[in-house]
Amino acid sequence: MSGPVRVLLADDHTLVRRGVRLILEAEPDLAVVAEAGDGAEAVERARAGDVDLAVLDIAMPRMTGLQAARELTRRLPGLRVLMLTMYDNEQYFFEALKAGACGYVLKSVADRDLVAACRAAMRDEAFVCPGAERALVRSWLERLHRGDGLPERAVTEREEEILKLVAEGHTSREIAALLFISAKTVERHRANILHKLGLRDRLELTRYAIRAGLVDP
Amino acid sequence: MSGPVRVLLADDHTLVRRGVRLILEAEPDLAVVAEAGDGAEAVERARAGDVDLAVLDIAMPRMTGLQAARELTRRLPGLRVLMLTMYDNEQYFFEALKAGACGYVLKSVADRDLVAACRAAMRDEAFVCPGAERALVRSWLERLHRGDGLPERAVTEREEEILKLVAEGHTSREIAALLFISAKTVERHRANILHKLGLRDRLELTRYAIRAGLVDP
DNA sequence: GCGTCCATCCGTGCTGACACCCATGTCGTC
DNA sequence: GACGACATGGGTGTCAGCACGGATGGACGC
Repeated sequence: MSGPVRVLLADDHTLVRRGVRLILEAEPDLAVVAEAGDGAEAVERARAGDVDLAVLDIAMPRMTGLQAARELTRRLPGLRVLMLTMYDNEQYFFEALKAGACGYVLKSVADRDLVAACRAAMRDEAFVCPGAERALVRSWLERLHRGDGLPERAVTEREEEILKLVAEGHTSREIAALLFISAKTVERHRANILHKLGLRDRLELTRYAIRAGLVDP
Repeated sequence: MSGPVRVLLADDHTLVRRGVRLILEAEPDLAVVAEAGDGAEAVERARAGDVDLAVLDIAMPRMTGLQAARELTRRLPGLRVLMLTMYDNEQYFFEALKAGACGYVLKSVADRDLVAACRAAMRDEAFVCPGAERALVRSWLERLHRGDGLPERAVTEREEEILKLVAEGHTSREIAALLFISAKTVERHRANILHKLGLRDRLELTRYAIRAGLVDP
């Protein structure tokens, strides 16, 4: 490719954007051509301008980085996506990969690792943080070996609808009233969701939904 | 004072430290002379070296920025402390003031606001973020007018301990076993927390804890 | 047409969450 | 010493969450 890699930077914290920008701009082969303060803005910018690589924070208002990643990889197949996050967390890691990200970088890493991740992404290589993240890769590979693939949790549309409402804190009765169905049906759906996703109760369901970017914290 | 202000920078995210350092170093009157990756390290560094101003993140391993602030302002009265955080949160704001911080800066602010906060701190002026933080100040002033003082919505240490465990999805019985106390006491604490924070149930508690950064999603 | 998936609904029973009442002992403060 | 804040414990009662069993009807594929 001719010229430097054009990077879109999305993080709701100005100071973090500023720092990352300064780090990336120090490299001659990387150029930050756009910034965004939330997920929705990131999608806009990426669709509007010419961008090769999107570096997305996970926790952002309006639309999370995971939602944005799903949106971007679906609409702009040529675009590479790198997740940059503070969460050293297995669930997020998997969600990020499923959302189409080709790298997962912790905010606690050194500058050169971030730069390395950007370059790896452009070479279409997966990049995962050194150190603590090793555990993630191991568990990931184990799953592949076991043939689990990515355990495709197929919740139906209706179930996802109820999932969101449950995760937002509504009781069965409230949801029933909202959807004009019986509270019993809501409970039945909820039970199916819990079973499909391997979750214990609505509290775990909530955390799952927040991680998956289905609802805001 | 002769020479630039000597700044100690504490944040567990290398990339954030890097960014803030670059921003501060661009100012001739500010010099970052030390960095720390957690609260305990921050206290060590501040006590060892000559530091005029400590810029502390709130969410850090080993010792939080709030604990570090309390420690530092007690042991080193000449030292100014500035909290730098992602939490636009009334609770933390009050906690920071009580801990002796003379400023509260969000990571979402612009560079110049951070610099302004550092300078204000050195002039012994209180600094609070523009924008969203106005609401905090208003609410604070209202409380002062009502004569509430700093009316402690604050949860106690023990309560915060239980808060985290509840938000992580543990039942009363599990928490009781973990802490070697009765399940009844856990329920009592949980009820007090819900009442103090104005929350409905453990699900809202979880979302609160996630927003406040007390637990990961 | 038959099977499968999905959405809808019901009953029963257990357990935990939550609200309300209560008391005890230990602090530190005034 | 009295008082308040805190942590500890108990009792009782209501309600929602969740597991388990069942049933119906509609859509879609083969």
